[in-house]
Order: sequence, then C-alpha cells, then structure tokens
Amino acid sequence: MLHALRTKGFHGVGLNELLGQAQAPKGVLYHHFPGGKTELALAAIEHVVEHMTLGLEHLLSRHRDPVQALTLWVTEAQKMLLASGYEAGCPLAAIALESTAQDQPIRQALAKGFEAIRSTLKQALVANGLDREHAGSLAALIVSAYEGGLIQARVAGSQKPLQDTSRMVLDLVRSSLAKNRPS
Amino acid sequence: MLHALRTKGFHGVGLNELLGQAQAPKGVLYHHFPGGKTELALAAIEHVVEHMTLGLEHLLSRHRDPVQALTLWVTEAQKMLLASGYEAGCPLAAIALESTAQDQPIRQALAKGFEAIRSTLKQALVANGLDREHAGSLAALIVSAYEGGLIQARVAGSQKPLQDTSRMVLDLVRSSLAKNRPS
DNA sequence: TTGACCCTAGACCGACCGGTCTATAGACTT
DNA sequence: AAGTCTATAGACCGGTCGGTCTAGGGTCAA
Repeated sequence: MLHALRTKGFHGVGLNELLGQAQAPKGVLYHHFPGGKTELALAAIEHVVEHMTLGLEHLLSRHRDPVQALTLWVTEAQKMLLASGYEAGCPLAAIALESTAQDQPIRQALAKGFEAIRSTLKQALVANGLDREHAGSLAALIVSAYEGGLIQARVAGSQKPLQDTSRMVLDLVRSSLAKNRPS
Repeated sequence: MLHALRTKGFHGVGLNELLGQAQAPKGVLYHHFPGGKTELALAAIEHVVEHMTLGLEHLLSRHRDPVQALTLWVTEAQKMLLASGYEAGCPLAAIALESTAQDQPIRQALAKGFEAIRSTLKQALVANGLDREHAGSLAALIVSAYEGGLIQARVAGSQKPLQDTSRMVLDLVRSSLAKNRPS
C-alpha cells in the first residue's frame, strides 16, 4: 500500500491490484476496513506520520545539534528516492493533492499529520533557543522544502533539486540557531 | 481543465466530466489531441509553466527589488488559494505526484517546466549579485517552498503554513542579497 | 450540382473501478 | 455434538474510465 501510494498516488492504486499483491481477497479487506479505500488511506496516513515523527524524534534525541539530525533525515530521504529509481515520493503529499473537499476525514488526518510533524520540528528548535514564532515558521519551511524538494527531484530524476533545497534550508537553520544561541 | 487539475489531480478528473463542462463531444477532443488525456496534460503543463515564468518575469522586471517581486508572487498564490476555498493547488505538483515511470513524456515536460521556473528565478538572483551556484540553490528552495507551502495550506484550510514558509524564504533571500551586494 | 475533405457529434467498447453479498471454513461455547 | 460467531474467499454488481469508430454536417473546388 505505502509503496504504491508513494509511486502512483491515491487514485492511481487499484484495490484489486493491492489485494492481488497481498494475496488477499476482497472480503477480508472490507471485514477489517469497513470504510473501504478511504479507511485504508487514513490508516496509511497515520502510519506514515507516526513513522516520520518517531524517526525525527529519534534523530533529534541522538544528536545534540539539530542541524546534524536534519541532515541525516534528508540523507535518508535521498537514499529512499535513489533506491526506488526516483519513483517513491512522500505519500502524504500524494494523497493531499488528490483529496477534494468531499474527503473530509482524509483532509483532517493530513492536516493533523503535517501539524504533528511541524510540531516535532518546532519543539526541537525551541529547545535550542529559538523563540516560538520563529521556530514555528522555520518548521513550516522545513516541511515545505522537504515536500517540494522531493517533487522536483522525482520528476527531474535527479537528487540535485532536493540537495540544493536542503542545503539552503540547513544553512538557514544553522544560522538561525547560531544567532539566537551564540553559545 | 486547469481548475480540475488543481483541485482533483490528474486521475481525479474524468474525460467525460471535462467534456461535459466544455460542452464538447469526444470527437473534437481526439481530433485535436490524438494523444488523448496525456496530450491534454502536456498542453496543460506547458501552459501553466509559461504562465508562471511570464508572470514571474513580469513581476521581476517591474520591481527593482526581487524580494518585493517574490512577495507579490506569493500574495497572488495566497489570493488564489483563498478564492478557491483552499481547493486549488499547483497543477504541476498534482500531476507530478501521480505520474509514474511509464509517463515519460509527462515527466519530461514537468522536469523541463520546473527547470524553467528555477532558471527564471536564478537569473533574477544572479542579476542581483548572487553567484551562480548560490542563486541556483536558492531558486530550488523557492520553488520547493512554494509547492510544499501550498500543499500544507491546502490540507490545513489555512494560509498559515504558506505564510510561515514564505516569510522564512523571503527573509533568506533578502539577507542573501544584502550580504552579496552591500549596496 | 457534385464530390472531396475536414471537422463535429455522440453511441459504443472493453477494462477496470470501488464496493456488496453469499457461501463456507474454522474455532470456540455449552 | 450441535450451535454460534468470526474471518475468509471470491463471484458479482453498477458505474465510470479512457479510447475508438461511424454517421453526419459544412465548406470548399470544379
């Protein structure tokens, strides 16, 4: 499911195709997920968000310098992108751009998910001396850069746009932290 | 077509629905666009890219300060997002995330399109004193931030993530230019 | 007036979509 | 052993998808 979402998007994945891969019939899906494809998407969103926030928190706790943690985070994303032959992007962005106003539950889950990721980043920045407002804005930029960089890298078939983007962002984070906590 | 792409994505739009809106039968579509939906998407991509680059160049030529031009650009995006009730995003990103390795022509058009937008930004930055490498990276970040900010704002139903993102980016552009051309 | 050609119009196609429904196998209760 | 309940299995459904094809104007040239 996740890989399909990453590569083809929400409408691009067929239920039958999914079930075929999983060697499972329709019955079990609709038994465990009465909500059908939508509920499946919700579960995927929650899973991805949890994975991302936990991964980020893990990196941030392991490395005193948040810039180093973020660098490793981006490196991971680059590895995944490369390993998939520039096919795997972020499933959250994919679902986000295909969701409409009708898909309220999905929208809410995505909004909550992005907010959670931003919040994780914001807390780490605040803990390193940034004021809350600055930290919040910077967190939004980091997430935006991540998503936007992945999109550009994927269609370009090259790491460059993502590398360029992340380099600029990391420089900005570094200088922001240096300015506010001159150690 | 464009509005549908913005709001529902590529697979989310049906040909019949599109033709219904346009009050046109299938025949004329396949007469003028033998390539079907793919060719339609290509035309849409080229149109959007042209519109964006021309719009950017226009703003950049009208305003001596590129930061001011970019600010106006973001303001326009915010207006559009608001006017659509947080439904209209960037069609390029939408198509990008739904395209697969099979859709080579679409991928190429998107890659070329994003490159054109980055190039427009880069030239403006170079013209204002930045060295080419720095300008290229900053251009990539600006595009990433734009796309990522739109995604977050759309699902959040709020301008905030886009505002936060753009504020940070514009600050960075401003300080980069100030550093390299202390006037 | 006729014939040729281009464009329009929409009926039609097979494939596939997400989702429902019935039959049944297996485990657990009494 | 009989009954009950849950989970599996997949045939089947109407609807819609993108795409094809043929019949019919409309407009020319001759």
